[in-house]
Amino acid sequence: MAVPTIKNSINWHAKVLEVLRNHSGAMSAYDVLAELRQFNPKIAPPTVYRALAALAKQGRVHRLESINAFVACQCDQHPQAPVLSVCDDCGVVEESIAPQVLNALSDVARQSEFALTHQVIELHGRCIACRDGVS
Amino acid sequence: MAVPTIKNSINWHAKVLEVLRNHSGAMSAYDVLAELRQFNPKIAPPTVYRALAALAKQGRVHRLESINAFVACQCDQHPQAPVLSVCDDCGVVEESIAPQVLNALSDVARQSEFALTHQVIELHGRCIACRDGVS
DNA sequence: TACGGTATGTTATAACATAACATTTTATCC
DNA sequence: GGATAAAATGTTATGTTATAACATACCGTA
Repeated sequence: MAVPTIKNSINWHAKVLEVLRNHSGAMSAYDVLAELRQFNPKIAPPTVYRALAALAKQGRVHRLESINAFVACQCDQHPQAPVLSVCDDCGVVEESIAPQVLNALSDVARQSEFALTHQVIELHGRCIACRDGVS
Repeated sequence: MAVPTIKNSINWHAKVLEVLRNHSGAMSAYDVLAELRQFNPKIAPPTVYRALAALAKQGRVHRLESINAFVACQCDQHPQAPVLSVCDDCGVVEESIAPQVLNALSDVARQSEFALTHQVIELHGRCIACRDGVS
């Protein structure tokens, strides 16, 4: 036919990333799901988890293991694992690149002859805004 | 009365710690629950979670945030947060005291004026035994 | 023994995540 | 184009982790 076929399926990966980017803090997978249901009420958890897994693999979102949540990557690309600082008051997450931390962790792994594949580094506390009482 | 009253309730905190200590690797709360049901089939999740929370508060068990599991502390007491290395093959967990890692993380927090209260540092990979093919 | 604080038991459900299979889309080869 | 294989997505159902809410039992003390 002359007219090209239209792709019906929605690009959920892009939508998920957009939703995460529109939030300053971390969101649970079900928070994301609730937002996506504004576009398609029938969307189900596996779609969201698949999109999150793919985005995490690409380094475009980070998973916060300690709070079962996700956040959009704030940098462009990470050559290395980020340190994620979570404000337990407002939920804001800040990423830091910290080669010294990673070097020190590599040393720890080397000393116990542990073959390191992945590292989880999460800090909890209060961000400067919350600490200063800016509600 | 002359004879002291006997306490009927079971000391689940001690039992939970015993169960965890009898395992080389990490256990989920429901793994622990299954073992405790050998002593009392009617025990329910909140009992286990309460015991785990109390033990974690005392520093006698550690929670592995990245795999939703728990492990008995292998040291006596931790003055500082441990680095927990999890073998993704066999599940063994090793604790390390690493002041350099903690110092580096403190620096990261200081630079972003983040008031640090707690840190999660977990390494994933393969332990030496699994790496050497010792099944 | 009456009271209050703490721990434990119990029921129910919330919150997080994935297995298994059906369907659709896309790419590739002839 | 038509056959077909691979990949992505949709769908149903369920598995796994965790806690809210309230009831009951234990323990010290006045």
